[in-house]
Amino acid sequence: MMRVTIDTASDTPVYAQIIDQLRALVREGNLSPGTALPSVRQLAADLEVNPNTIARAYTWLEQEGILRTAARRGTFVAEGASASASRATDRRLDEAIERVIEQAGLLNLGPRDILAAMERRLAGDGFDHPPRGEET
Amino acid sequence: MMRVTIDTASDTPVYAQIIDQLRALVREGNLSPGTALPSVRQLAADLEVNPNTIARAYTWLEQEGILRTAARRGTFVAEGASASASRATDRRLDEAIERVIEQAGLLNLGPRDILAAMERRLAGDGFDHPPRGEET
Amino acid sequence: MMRVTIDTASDTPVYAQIIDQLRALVREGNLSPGTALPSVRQLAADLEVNPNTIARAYTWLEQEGILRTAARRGTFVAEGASASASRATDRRLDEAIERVIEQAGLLNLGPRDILAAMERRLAGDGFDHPPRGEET
Amino acid sequence: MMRVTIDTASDTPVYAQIIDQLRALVREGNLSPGTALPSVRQLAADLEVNPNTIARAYTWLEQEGILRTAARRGTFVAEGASASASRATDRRLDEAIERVIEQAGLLNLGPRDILAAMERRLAGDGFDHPPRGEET
DNA sequence: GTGGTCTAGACCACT
DNA sequence: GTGGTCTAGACCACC
Repeated sequence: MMRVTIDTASDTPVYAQIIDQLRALVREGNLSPGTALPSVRQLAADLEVNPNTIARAYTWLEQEGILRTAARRGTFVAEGASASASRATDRRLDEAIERVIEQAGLLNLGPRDILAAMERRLAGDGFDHPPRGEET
Repeated sequence: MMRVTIDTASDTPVYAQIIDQLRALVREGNLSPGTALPSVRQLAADLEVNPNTIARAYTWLEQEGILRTAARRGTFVAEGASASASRATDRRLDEAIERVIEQAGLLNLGPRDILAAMERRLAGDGFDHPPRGEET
Repeated sequence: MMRVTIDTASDTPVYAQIIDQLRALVREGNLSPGTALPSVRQLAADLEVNPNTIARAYTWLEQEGILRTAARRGTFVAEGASASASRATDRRLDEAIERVIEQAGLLNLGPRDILAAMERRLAGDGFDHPPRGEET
Repeated sequence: MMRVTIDTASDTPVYAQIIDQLRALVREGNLSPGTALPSVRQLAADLEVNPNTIARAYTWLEQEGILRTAARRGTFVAEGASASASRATDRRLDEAIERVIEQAGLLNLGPRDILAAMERRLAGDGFDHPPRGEET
């Protein structure tokens, strides 16, 4: 069991959600080097997504040095995965922040405006993952 | 003169870049109510984009109550545009922030991590993105 | 002097505004049969519109039997103009009403809804011609 | 099933006809929150118009808060759509009424004239424009 | 298959 | 010349 959840309503592509969550699991030590991941088909079935989507995520994490694929034997968490995961996580966060800043730039707002709005927002509900998913 | 620039490399759509910049100009009072905007075709020529793209931006801003278009006479900044622009700007920033927060959630980071990364980034270069249009 | 005013902000085309107002003047007896109208150029200068626009209005009213043009002598109010004007006015109003009703149809509203909204509106300010024209 | 019909003869633009009819369906609860709308291409094919025209309508309704579009998953009726739809409908009707009143002003008629003509018209055929979709 | 974006170009009514 | 509308068709990322 791996505790990956998909939010189909989100704008973040499904494959990216999977990548980010697997990476977080590795980074936090919930998945240690050597551990076997579910097969592409298995995980696809569990998450009810297209196998291509899982394959895409695995390939990506392999490129990041977090997973390693042993031909015909399966996919495993790589040695040193945790460090790679931390690095990648930082990169990812930075990118996201870069996007807010670009946005603020377009809106012609300064850094103070951003931080202020950010703090206002975070004070609001204390923790991340706002409830989501109202599809019928 | 209006100082709108397009960054074709950005993955913010062209029409959105135009909307955001015009909205900022109005919000800051650089474009006051009653002022005529360049014609659809004129601005299209200046920015080297298709007239449809400009028309899309103008229509959007009209729906936001920021522009008003007098059929066949041209497009003008609406009365009360500044207030409408501020409201819309806030909405836009909030959306962008929502996106970072969602991102952080996927990475399994808490609000403190976000703010820290944000402050680090903003401290980094003092003030990034100086107010547009003032090449010192 | 003829008391015709143009509202360039209105959606109603300028030529139609002129037609409607001249027709009203005739209908109410402020312009009686035989009276000469200003020349196309004269009226165009007074109203600060393109002569084509005036010519278009005169031609239209001629078709309605309200004006008559005597080659090289000018344009005059026709005999029986008043009756023609009344008929045309009725037609015009009906068209306008037809448009609200079509609109309400699209919005899927019934006649009661229309009358109610109409009465609400008319109760509001008692008389027609709301102030208009905020162009800078 | 959605019962949207286009009247190419009408001078209400096609995209506006679609907007108005979808809005009416939502307002009356025939389309409830969460319901998926036909895809842009599907509806375009059904109505025999260009996909761009449908996209324009969907985008507009999204900005009105009536639809919500989940990128690449489809377009849905938004939460609280009904209230948004009512508000927008009111705005639309008011605009239409404003147009009759302006018209009457040009014809130099008073509010009583308008209401009288209106009532005459509405009495004329009992109820014109029966609620769409019920061919008895 | 989905929606999103953009281009190119047409036609219209009006000024 | 103006804005408005519409078509046709392209390319993209994602599922």
